[in-house]
Amino acid sequence: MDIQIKETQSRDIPGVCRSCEARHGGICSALTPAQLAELSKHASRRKVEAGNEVIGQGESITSYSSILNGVVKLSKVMADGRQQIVGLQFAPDFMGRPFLGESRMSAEAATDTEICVFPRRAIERLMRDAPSLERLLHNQALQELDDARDWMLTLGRKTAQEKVASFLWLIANHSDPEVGDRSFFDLPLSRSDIADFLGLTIETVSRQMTKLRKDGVIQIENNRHITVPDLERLANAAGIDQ
Amino acid sequence: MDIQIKETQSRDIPGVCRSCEARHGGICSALTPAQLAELSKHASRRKVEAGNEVIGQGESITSYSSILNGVVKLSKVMADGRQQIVGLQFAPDFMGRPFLGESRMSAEAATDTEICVFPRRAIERLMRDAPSLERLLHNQALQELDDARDWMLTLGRKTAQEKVASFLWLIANHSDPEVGDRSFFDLPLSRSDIADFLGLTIETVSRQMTKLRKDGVIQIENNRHITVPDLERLANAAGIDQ
DNA sequence: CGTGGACTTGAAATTTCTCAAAAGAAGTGG
DNA sequence: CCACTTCTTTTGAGAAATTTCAAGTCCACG
Repeated sequence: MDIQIKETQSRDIPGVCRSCEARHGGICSALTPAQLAELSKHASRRKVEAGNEVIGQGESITSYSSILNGVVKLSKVMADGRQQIVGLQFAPDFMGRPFLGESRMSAEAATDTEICVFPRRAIERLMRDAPSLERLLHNQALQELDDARDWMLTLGRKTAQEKVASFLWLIANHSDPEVGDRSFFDLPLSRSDIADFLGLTIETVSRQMTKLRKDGVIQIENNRHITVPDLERLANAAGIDQ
Repeated sequence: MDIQIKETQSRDIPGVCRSCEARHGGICSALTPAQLAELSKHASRRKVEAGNEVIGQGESITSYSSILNGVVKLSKVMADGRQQIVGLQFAPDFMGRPFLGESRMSAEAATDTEICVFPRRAIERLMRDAPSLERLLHNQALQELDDARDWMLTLGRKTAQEKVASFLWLIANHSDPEVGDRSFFDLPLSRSDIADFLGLTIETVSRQMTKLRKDGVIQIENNRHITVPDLERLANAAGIDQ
């Protein structure tokens, strides 16, 4: 019986989706097999190399997408070139701004990334027909709003030291491998991106990383690989409660 | 015939709502007369004086509300007391965080404010039954997310001068009276609140206000009343494109 | 007319940035 | 496998912006 159910599901799930990393948790998890089948007809998988743009600030929105793996940075640029990263997106996040014709920021792959691209129309039709999809997107928007506001506190009120620790804390919490209080991960961003995320210069980021290393809060190998021996010490350094 | 329609509507619209400032544009605009009638049974109007809290950081959410008039500030506090205002809400915004048990920030009346309070259950039931309500709240969440991300650029990358000008620009754009390029309004926030919104100290805010005044970008009367003779000059000072 | 609160102004201290140079990685072609 | 180049990161020192601390002013209110 178990087997029979699996076979039935298997027949219902489109081939391309069957092995998809984002099928559970992403927007596809909010669809019925029939809806998923219909959507998958218009979907296409795309690789985006680190540094390549998915969509530019001010460009018109013709498609939405799901992140299958990798990290995408969302950023805003001022006329004179000053830049601020306003969010990071991880799998299985949905990317795109519903109900608006053009993008208010650019989305660029921070690491090599794979995304599943959907035509704008297909998503908008589904959003009308599947309340569970709208619910999921609404929830994601609220979660991103919470994250954005947390980051506003970081940008407005924390010291450079706390900012860098907050960034490491954020990445640590999006990286699975974690044993007890210990955690290790690769940074998805360069020093320059980290600076743009924290509202600092790369020199200040570098100095604060060095300081955290000398204080024993983190270990650094190869610039990008970080080990955190004690997550609570990192939280303290980040000015995070408890 | 025109009259007849009006009478019909009039009969359908609950008495308390008939004269409500927020009935158009707020969440009530997304409801059918029957839904509105049902909701109004559980709704209550409440005055909140400037400085009073509507909900505190970490408190459990037992109700949602609509702003009828006035300005509410949303803020986060760190353990050591550092504070950051993460958003301002104006009529007819909806206040509250759907799908979450407790508030991640405090909401406090910046000016004398009136709100219409709804029990949590009533809103959550309606959100299931009225897709147009969920759509409206989803839209507001996305708009707030856009605003939050715009503000992240302000917090992370602008100078003190640009920050203060950006704040004045924000308030100017939420105040109607505006003739040609000229605009005037009362600030809904004290210098101390402005500082907490901009990630500055009150002294820096004060100095930058003085500088904008001496440069002729704004006029100040009675500390709180601002006149902007030329909105474009203000936009320039705020580092806003065009 | 004095008091309290909000705001402004001044001067010194501190943090962060800027500019400059050095040190490490990573890739290239001989 | 070794120079060679390039790009990223680190480090240092002085400059600039913002904060801190300390008065001082303004205004509403009793």
